[in-house]
Amino acid sequence: MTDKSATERDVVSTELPGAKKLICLFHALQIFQREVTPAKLNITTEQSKCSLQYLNKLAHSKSEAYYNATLNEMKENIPQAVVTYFSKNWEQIKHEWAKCFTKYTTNFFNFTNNRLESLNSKLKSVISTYSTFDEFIEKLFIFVNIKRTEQKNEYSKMVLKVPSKDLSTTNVMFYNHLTYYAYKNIAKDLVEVQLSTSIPYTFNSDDLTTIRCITKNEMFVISETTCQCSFFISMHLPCKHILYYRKYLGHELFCDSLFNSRWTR
DNA sequence: AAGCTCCCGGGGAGCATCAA
DNA sequence: TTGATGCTCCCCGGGAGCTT
Repeated sequence: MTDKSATERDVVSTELPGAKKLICLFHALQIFQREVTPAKLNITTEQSKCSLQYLNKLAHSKSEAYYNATLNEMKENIPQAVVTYFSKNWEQIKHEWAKCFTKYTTNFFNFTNNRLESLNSKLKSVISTYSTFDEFIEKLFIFVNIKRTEQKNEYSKMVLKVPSKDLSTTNVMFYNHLTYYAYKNIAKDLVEVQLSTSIPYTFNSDDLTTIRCITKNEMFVISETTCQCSFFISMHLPCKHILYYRKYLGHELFCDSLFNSRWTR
């Protein structure tokens, strides 16, 4: 994930040809604010505001259908200059910035590179702009050591924390195997699946490889350890579908191979 | 070579909020 | 009331790539 810098993106394409490129959502919205202005596109303030609202909606689209509907509506209601700018610079790469597309990538729920930006801003607060190379190296390593100490502290707190006595044996297995952050992401679904007396999904009766939600019109290809839904693709943590599927098959909910190694202790 | 476009980082102005 | 702080808006200079 990068800013919309052509140089940065070219480097990624050249050096990591198989990698899927993403554009930071925060920076995409920032560029819209900078470029879709009365001064730059010769439009009125009202037209600029209206265009920005549509672009914001596109960026946060939850589904492709919503994206397409918003796009059609937008093209009818905003000035031609904005349509031209958008078509030229953004429409062709919609899979890299609109949320309805980027949520189907392993981004660990990161839609912006603000974590990196935050690190950068902390670095800048420690290392002044016109430092000599020696000063830069000295302060950089002080900074790195402090960050490492902070991380060790966080990890210690996590390991020492004792799980609540209310947790089921299954929950405790997940809790002890995963980082606290990862556990929190699946805890709600885990409890729901264990307490549920029925299964809100139907399965393909031939090979049991597809799961269809009864209440929503959603269908995913599924296995005991993988799913096609955006949560699983994004996080590589067991989703509600996998948990219900394992329950349906009569398997233990917990299994070592359910998690990406980044989430394990 | 010059000009244009797109984007970036940086910084100033103006305004709102909040604590002393 | 005042000064500090944070936010938004806007502008500037510059890099990179493309066109004229």
